[in-house]
Amino acid sequence: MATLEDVARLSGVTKSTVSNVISGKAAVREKTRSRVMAAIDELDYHPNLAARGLKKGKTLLFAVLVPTLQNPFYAKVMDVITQAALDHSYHVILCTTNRDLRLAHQHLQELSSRSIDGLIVMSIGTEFAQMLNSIPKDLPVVIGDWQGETYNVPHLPVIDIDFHTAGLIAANTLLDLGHRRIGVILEQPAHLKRLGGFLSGMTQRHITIPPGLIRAADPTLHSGYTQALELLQNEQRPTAIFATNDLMAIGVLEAATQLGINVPQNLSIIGIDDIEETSYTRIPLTTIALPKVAYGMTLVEHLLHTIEHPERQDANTILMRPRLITRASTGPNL
Amino acid sequence: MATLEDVARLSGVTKSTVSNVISGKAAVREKTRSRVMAAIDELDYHPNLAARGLKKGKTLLFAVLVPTLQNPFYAKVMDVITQAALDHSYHVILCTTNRDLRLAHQHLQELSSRSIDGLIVMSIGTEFAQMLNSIPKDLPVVIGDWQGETYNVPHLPVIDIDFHTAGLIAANTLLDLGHRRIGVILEQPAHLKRLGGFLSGMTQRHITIPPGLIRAADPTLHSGYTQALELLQNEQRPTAIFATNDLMAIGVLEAATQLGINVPQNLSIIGIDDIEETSYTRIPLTTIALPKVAYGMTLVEHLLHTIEHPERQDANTILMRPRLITRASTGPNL
DNA sequence: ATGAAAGCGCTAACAG
DNA sequence: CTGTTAGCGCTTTCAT
Repeated sequence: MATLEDVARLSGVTKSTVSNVISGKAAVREKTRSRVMAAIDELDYHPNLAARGLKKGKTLLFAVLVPTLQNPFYAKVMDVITQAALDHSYHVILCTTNRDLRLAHQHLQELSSRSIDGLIVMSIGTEFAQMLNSIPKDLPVVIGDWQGETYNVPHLPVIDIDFHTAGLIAANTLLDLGHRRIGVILEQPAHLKRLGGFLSGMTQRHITIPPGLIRAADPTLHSGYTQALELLQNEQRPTAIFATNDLMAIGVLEAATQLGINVPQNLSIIGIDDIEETSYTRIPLTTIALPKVAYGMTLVEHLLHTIEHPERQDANTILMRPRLITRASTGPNL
Repeated sequence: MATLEDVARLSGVTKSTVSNVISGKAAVREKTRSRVMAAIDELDYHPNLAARGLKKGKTLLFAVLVPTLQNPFYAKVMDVITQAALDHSYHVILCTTNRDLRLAHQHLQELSSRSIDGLIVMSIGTEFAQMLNSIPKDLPVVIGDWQGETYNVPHLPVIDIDFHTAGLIAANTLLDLGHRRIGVILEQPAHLKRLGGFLSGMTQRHITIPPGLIRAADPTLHSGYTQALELLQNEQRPTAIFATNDLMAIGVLEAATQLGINVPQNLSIIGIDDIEETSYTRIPLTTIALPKVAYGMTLVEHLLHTIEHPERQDANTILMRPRLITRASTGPNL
């Protein structure tokens, strides 16, 4: 690899001048400028960011801690984050924790030797709070979708998705369609905020959901299917089912198909997330879309902002609002 | 952040001695050693890898170019790669290309300023071959699942998954069960190798598949569903369907359910990939598992090996073998 | 066994 | 406008 020195020698100036040409900070005579540019071209010179980083204390590199990419939500968000980073000439170091505190620590440990400009930590809760203390206080950090009950635990900015509102929207959508007997398929404990929003929507309209209609499930298609079968074979079966994520909602649709129940005539189904598959099922699913793109972009923008203005590191919470997408799986309660 | 200098001062020695303690390369008297260690502890010193990298020319950092994380295959492989990297004290820079040549170029461009130790490029074909030329020849590179027809294009090591064999296994499995009239749902052009293997299996047993039974699809559940509906409403419908990935196979299952066709009694279904969902469908799907974990690990190990022994950079191809997983969706042709 | 000094590639005053 | 100088944090001869 060619260095600044090489370019300087070839164009008959010093490193400083070449540096000036590149940064554009100081004025350079047009003639020398073009000579330098020619040399840069000829040598195919690329500045060494590690060296620059050493000098300036900025590496144009940040890290992202994420539980797993196997959840389509995180996969999509990571795609967005790397893209947004590239747009700002940043690169991202990917660290998957598998929700394992030890792995997370190990990553943080190794990262502490790495001069990164910032860190995004996605989807952790109170049990990780202690870990956050081991992060140097001068490293810009933003938390993505904090899983704790309250937001006052870390004194760090949090970009969250308003899962409570997502649940509320689900409730209102079904209530507005005239449904009163509504089943819920819930991932425990990850989706308790969604359930909270849903139940508060119900309470506002003075509807109570019998406990038997709320069923715990794993966040898989199959688990949604199994739980839905049980709900639907109940003597007093619900006229609508709210699944706290789309994968389970697809399972519900399968169960309905299996039992010969028409959707949406005899059963409305609503999910949360808006994963790609929901538009591709036989009956496209109504769902509450999580703003994955906006979320990823905001994470990056917020982080870069903090990196550039470390003086006013705010520790507020930004709630990204989800949005109803009406498709074919919901209809009026006949 | 504390520096070597700080540690040296606190322990009353020079930087060189501290460096020796850390690297363990030169002998250090036990007494000074422990004094240095104490200082390291007290100051919570972490070596600055950027500085070390500048000096030694090794950053313990490599980059991975991958089309998208939204395909569960890549998501899984990336999880494996980051994990394997961490085990060797490496970190990985994630670059998603979205199969866009321009984006790929942009990433490579930015990466050329980054002193990375190596590069993994996943899932590219001949159209990207030119791009590979713009990679500095002294940068260790390994290609993951090369999409080109032949392997002689890049003079770089290739770790590939033996998709041809995967297709062959599908063919043999169905033939052994007595199926003769077999439909194929194929992603074009990504899965042509799989089709090739399948057809060669058929040819070996002197079975010909009428062109009408091979249907092009997108790699989505819905597309599999649609194409399967058409195949199954044919007057002479197939007794088995081979879908070139699991998502489409799930769609086939849905179509069968919809038409009241029993699986596997009246229709066998086989897919490729072994994504998580295939074990969770109503009828768990028989599939040909791609060795994602072994694949990811091999990529990393091969890369690190090349980094450590740049002198004998081999340019061979390693084919990772897929493996049949028999579940409930296949049965004898009655 | 430890220290002194040079240098990896770059930027940032400061001089001229 | 351009050159000189110093130094970011580390490793590595080479002396001592």
